[in-house]
Amino acid sequence: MATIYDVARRAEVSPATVSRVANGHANVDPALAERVRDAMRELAYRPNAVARNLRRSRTTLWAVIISDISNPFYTSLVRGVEDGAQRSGYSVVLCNTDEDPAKEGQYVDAALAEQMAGVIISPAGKAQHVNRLADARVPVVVIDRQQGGAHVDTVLVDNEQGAYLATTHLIESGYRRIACVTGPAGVFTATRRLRGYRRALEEHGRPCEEELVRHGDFREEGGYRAMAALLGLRLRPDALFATNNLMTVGAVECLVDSRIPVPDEMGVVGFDDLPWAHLVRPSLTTVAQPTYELGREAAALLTQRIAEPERPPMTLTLETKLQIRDSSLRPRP
Amino acid sequence: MATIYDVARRAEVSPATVSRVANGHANVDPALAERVRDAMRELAYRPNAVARNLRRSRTTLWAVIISDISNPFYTSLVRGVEDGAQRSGYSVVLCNTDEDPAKEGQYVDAALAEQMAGVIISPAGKAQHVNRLADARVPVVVIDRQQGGAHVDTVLVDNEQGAYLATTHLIESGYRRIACVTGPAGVFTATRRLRGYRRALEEHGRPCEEELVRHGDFREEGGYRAMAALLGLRLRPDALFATNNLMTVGAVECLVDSRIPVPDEMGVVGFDDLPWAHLVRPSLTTVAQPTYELGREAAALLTQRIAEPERPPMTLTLETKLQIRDSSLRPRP
DNA sequence: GTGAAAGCGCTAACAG
DNA sequence: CTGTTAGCGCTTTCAC
Repeated sequence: MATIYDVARRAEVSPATVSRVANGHANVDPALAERVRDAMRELAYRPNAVARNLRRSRTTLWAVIISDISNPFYTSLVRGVEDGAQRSGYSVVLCNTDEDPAKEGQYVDAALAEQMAGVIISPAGKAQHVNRLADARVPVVVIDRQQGGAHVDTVLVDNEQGAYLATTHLIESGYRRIACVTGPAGVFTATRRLRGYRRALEEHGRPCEEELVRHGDFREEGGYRAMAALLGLRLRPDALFATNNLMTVGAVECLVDSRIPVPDEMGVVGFDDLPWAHLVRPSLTTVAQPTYELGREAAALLTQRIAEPERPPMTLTLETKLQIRDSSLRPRP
Repeated sequence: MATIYDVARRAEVSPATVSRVANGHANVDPALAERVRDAMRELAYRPNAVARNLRRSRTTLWAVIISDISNPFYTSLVRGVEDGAQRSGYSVVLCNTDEDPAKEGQYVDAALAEQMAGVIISPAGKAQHVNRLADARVPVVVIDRQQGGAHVDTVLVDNEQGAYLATTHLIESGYRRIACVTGPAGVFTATRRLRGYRRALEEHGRPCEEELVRHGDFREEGGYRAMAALLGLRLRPDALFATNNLMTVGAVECLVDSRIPVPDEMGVVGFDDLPWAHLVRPSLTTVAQPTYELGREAAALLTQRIAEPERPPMTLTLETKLQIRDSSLRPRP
């Protein structure tokens, strides 16, 4: 690879001038600039970004730390981040943690070592990892899950409100015993969505029955198992609110296997849309999250934070939207 | 951030010794090593990877250049790449080209500038971009689409064979007029899958009717439009082979909108599985590709190529698997 | 407007 | 086994 010195020699100028031309800085005599550009072309010169990064002590990479890119929620979110990053001249390094705090820690270390320009993280572990970044003054945006004890920019959806709408919709459709499968205890989104479910029941004068509340793992299997357990109850539920997309899929699979007709004998609403929720028969009612926008907003926030490190942190809460389809429409007798 | 000199001073050794301890190179007196480790801990020292990369003139980043991470085919593939990368100590930079050769070119430039350790690319453009990488001696693995004129490691699936199996299955299910919606003319996978379709028809004594062959854009909309056009024919087809996942979705949507029962009046087989193909009613018959393995194999190949740059390039072809579900099961009269 | 020169933080010869 | 030293390739003062 040709270096800046090779170009300088060929154009008969100093490396400093080449640098100025390459970066469009300062004024350079047009004739010289032309010579430099010729030399660059002839040598197929590409500035070495690693050297530049070292010298400037900053990079153009963001780390995006999420649990699993295979989950369509994150797929779309990451796409939003990447588009936003590209607009601001950054690239995105993808980090899947599989909800493993140790892996998360490694990626945080890597982000620190690589002098990443910023980090967007949906935290799996405690606030300590986010704090490590913040302490090192690395710009951070927390996404999807709020982190107590960390004072950083955050982008969320209104989980409680979404769950409230979903549950209310089931009540108003005439379902009587509405179950909820939420995520692991202690996970922010699981807690908030459960809270929305409870609030909806209470406000409609239906005390929440604890045997109808289950904790799953936010994966297909957890949804399947929870649904199976609910079907084993003496007093079966007649509707389910599942608090994420994969558990909704698992629950529906269980219902198909058990030959329980949806929505007639079991109404179903999921949190978070599925890419082909409308193709599934019956099509699935879901609380749609603005996943792409979540990513875009996080990217915008990170760009701002980088430009203005001292700005006080803010939290952005985006609205969800209840997407009513067939799985929650109880036929009136 | 503490530098290696800060640690050296605190541990009263030379920076070289700190470097040796940090990298586990050479033998260092245990007592010294202990002092160094203490100092590193006390100063919360993290080696600056940018400086290291410059000095070693190599990095631990791979660029993964694909058209769109939102397409579940790439989602899973990227996940495979990332897992493979992590095992070998690399991280993955995600690059979405949206099939735009210009964007692809920019990402290739970036990969060059950032001195990426390697590139995995599903090429949208001509071979020139791949050749730029190869010329700069950057290890490259081409994935999913073979590139004529580029002499590089390649990981493919047997597209023709998959299409052949899909079409044969439709023929054997009793469908008579089998249409094909393939991708853009000139795209490798589109061409190969079309060829498999044609071969299956010919081998079963059914000359391929050209009006039943359509070119789409590999997106939902293209599938919808192609299906709509096929439905407008005087002699309608009674089955469809769609050559990618999104076009299959689009075609099914069109069939739903047109109230054409599947599989009774229209058999459907798609190429490339959908995450919830089994939940769609009727469940979709598809040619499943080993997407995750594709990514894993590409990662393995890239790791080998990095270790052994002079090894002659090889092409790996993975098998597809026909996943027979309900959408292609014609009820016998 | 241009060039000389000093590093960014680290590693790897090379001496000792 | 340890320290000294010379860069990796670039940018950015600081003189001129």
